[in-house]
Amino acid sequence: MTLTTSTTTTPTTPASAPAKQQQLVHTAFTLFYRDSIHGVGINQILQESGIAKKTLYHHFASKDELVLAVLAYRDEVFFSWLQSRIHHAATAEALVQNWFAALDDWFHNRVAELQEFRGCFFMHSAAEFTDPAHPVHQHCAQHKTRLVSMLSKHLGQWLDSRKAKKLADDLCLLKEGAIVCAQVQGNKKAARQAALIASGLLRHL
Amino acid sequence: MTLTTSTTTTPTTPASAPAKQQQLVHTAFTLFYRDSIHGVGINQILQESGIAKKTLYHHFASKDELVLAVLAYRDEVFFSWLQSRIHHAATAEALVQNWFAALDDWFHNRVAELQEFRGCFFMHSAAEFTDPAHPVHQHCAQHKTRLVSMLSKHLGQWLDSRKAKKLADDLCLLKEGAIVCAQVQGNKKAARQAALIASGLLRHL
DNA sequence: ACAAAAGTAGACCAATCTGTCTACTAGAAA
DNA sequence: TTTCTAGTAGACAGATTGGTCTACTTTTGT
Repeated sequence: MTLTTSTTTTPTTPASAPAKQQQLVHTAFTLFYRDSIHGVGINQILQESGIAKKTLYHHFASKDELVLAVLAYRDEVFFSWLQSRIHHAATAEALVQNWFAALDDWFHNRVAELQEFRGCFFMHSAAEFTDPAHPVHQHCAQHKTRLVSMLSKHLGQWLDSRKAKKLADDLCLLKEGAIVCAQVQGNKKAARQAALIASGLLRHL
Repeated sequence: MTLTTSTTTTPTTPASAPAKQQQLVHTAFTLFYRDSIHGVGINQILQESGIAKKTLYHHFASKDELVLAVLAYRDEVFFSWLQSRIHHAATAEALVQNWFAALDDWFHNRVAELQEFRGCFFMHSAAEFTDPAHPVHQHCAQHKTRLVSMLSKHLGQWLDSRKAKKLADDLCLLKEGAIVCAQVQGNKKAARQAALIASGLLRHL
């Protein structure tokens, strides 16, 4: 861990300690999301955030470690947001509606904490690190797996687990498709298009 | 490498004036597809292809122009392949089956001309150049638009144009979703999963 | 009061980046 | 023959890369 409490009885370092660290991660995410990981240099992140190079290397051993921290940060933000958008649904139908309504909001930049829509950061990162064994790629795969199981668990309230898992897989496939269409072609209606396909799925459970 | 030039003395076959140019594009694509555009340097392409730097800059004014040529090359290869897989379908149902069977073959590396499956090159490139006005991004969007209209035209044989367009859009969304699932999570069954969703679409035209 | 942690600025390093340039060779066309 | 095109090898330039390092300041807990 980074926050090593000095010696024995010293209390944890104050809340301001990880402030710069967080700022670094936030700035790095913004730049990576816009110009890709390979396309952004350390110096650019430093300049944008106004933080000294020594400070960066004090918190992160290398650019790779910063990248991993950025992935963890985005994972947390995105997952929490999406979960909050579906967790109070009362039926499977409502959950599906909420799922795509959330995507629609994202595509139309109505979700401040996700920043301007530019597609899925994990998809992009996995494309930059194609080796499935690479930590970055694995983190991306894990993010998507985590979403499926979260969704599957929710759907399990109303469906048997086999059907819940299958529907969750399908909803995620539709989500990925909608994201790509929205990003590459600028087709902002993709979320509603995917929702229509999904409603067909629900009618034949 | 596949096309090993016989390096006896000096090949330079007469009619193969653009031979080196093609080789450059082919090598660049392989590297870009594996390590992303920003992640691959000119020198790496030169070394891998065994071609001199002067020759590259004789054919292409800059790396950007090489990138554009690579996109055009992949566009042609991918489009022709996909078209050849669906153009002889006798019904809309058969076309849809062929569409996803083709994707399934791709995911399982049964299509030599597409190289080892690593997701959609256009998706990845659009992620590296997020500005929609950038030539690279536009080329990527155009590729996808071209696929939709090709598909839509084929479906027009059996459906009225409104329905054909809508189904083509849906099939492309499902295709993108399947590609992402197959690439990021290594879920090679995604093509068949998407095919099942699509068959539901056909039942309710 | 004092020591440690966290921060700053920025020089510096080796490697790599895109792109230019000189000097030369081979083949084709006039 | 002469000229043009396509090609070779590789030195070179200027900027940028990720990363290290020294010297100094600020903040903070004991």
